[in-house]
Amino acid sequence: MEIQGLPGRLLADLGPAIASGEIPSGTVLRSEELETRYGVSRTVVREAVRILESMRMVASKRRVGITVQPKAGWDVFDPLVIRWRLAGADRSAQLRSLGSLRVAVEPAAAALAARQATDDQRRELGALAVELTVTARAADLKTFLQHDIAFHATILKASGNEMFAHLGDTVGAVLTGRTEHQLMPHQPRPYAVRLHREVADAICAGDPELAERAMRTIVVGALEELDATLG
Amino acid sequence: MEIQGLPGRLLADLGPAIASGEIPSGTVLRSEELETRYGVSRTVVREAVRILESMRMVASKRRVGITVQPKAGWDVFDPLVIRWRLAGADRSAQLRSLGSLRVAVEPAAAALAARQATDDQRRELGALAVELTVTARAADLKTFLQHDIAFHATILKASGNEMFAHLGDTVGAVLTGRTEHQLMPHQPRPYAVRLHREVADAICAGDPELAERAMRTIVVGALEELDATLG
DNA sequence: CTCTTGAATAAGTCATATCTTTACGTGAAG
DNA sequence: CTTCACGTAAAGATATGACTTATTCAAGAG
Repeated sequence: MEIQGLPGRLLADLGPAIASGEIPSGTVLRSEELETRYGVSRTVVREAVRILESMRMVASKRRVGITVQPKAGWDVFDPLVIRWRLAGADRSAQLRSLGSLRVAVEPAAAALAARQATDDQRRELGALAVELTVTARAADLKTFLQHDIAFHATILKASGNEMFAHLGDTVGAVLTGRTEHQLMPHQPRPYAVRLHREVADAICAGDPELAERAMRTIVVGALEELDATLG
Repeated sequence: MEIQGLPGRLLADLGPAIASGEIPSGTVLRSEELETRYGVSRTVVREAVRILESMRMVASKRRVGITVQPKAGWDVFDPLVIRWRLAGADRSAQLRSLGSLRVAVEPAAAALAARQATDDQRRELGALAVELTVTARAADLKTFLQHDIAFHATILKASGNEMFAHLGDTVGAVLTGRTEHQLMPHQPRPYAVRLHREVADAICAGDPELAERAMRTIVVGALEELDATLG
């Protein structure tokens, strides 16, 4: 999953620093500076910078240096960028953006899933809904989170749309972040759990409208709760 | 916009070849082979490969080589990947995915825009809607396309969500591709044009529900037309 | 047949040299 | 004093050879 080797270590340091605004837009770095700072060779610095450049987080120009670009230009869909932003000072803005994205995408995915999920996927969703109910009652937040992530990821995958499917990890990161940062009640709300059941049932029964409506209620609720918590 | 220099040339060759399946998943390339094939140095090959690796299109392992990864793992939201897929054999699958994504995102964006677009953005949308009406009547497809792209991009930007905003270019690429490949009627359908007007009016008037509904009609129509054309 | 070991291999890293582009200062012309 | 052309130096871009490290694969020991 991670980029490896020495360039990976550079990235793991520079990426979050830029994403969090610690290194502000407009800052100019020089390759040589990075070489000495991290004690690595040109090769390594260049490869790391190239990757940041491909994410549009920096721009490298001759006779100028490596300039940190304004956030507006970043590849905000890049999984690494999302993770870095979630980890740092920009977390709440990122959570809001992702919240809206979920509101847009997940209901559509649920509707598609109700139409064309495989039998295995429907079974899986049913089982996950049961697990959610049980672990919610037991207030087992950790297991609940894992099944919640699997639930949403399965629906996104079952939508048959590769782009939706790829948002599974991102949604997982959102849910994880929400639990880790105490943005969740100590015990999942029974109403939310019931909605998950409803989505699963609708998808199993092949009812797109119902699946979409129930899923929309879930993600709108999550977004509202987020807005309430973050002010 | 483009990645430049020699690594850029390598990417411009390898990326589309992989994206189109011309170099199938599982193929193993070796750095040295690429060096000689393209007549460039290790440095250049490594940087290009690193970027492909960061898109998860290839994986580089010692003693093995550079392995082309299965499509399921690619960063399908990366603008380069999208462009490469649109350019090659995978075009229709990519158009379908993007079509569903538009159906999910654009209505939501329109609703948000109706709530929080700036006055300038509302004015801009009004002006663009007028331009669309005029150029559609004149069957000036080229100008129509430009304004259509601007129209959708403006709404996505006006939504206030950075992730939505970034889909502007992608939607532009879809619209361009559709026009270039004769997936459009010779003269834009009056009904579709009227819907654009309606969206603009709703956003100007601050009516989220209406804006969302009209926009949904537009993108659902576009998706249905696409499905009809592609079979 | 299994496990260990070692050699071959290909990527990863480093150090250095050279090339290329371009911002910026200098000075001449107007 | 202003403007413009030009030279220069700074910093990235590319090339290359030497060396390191991880991994596969196969040969040989048990």
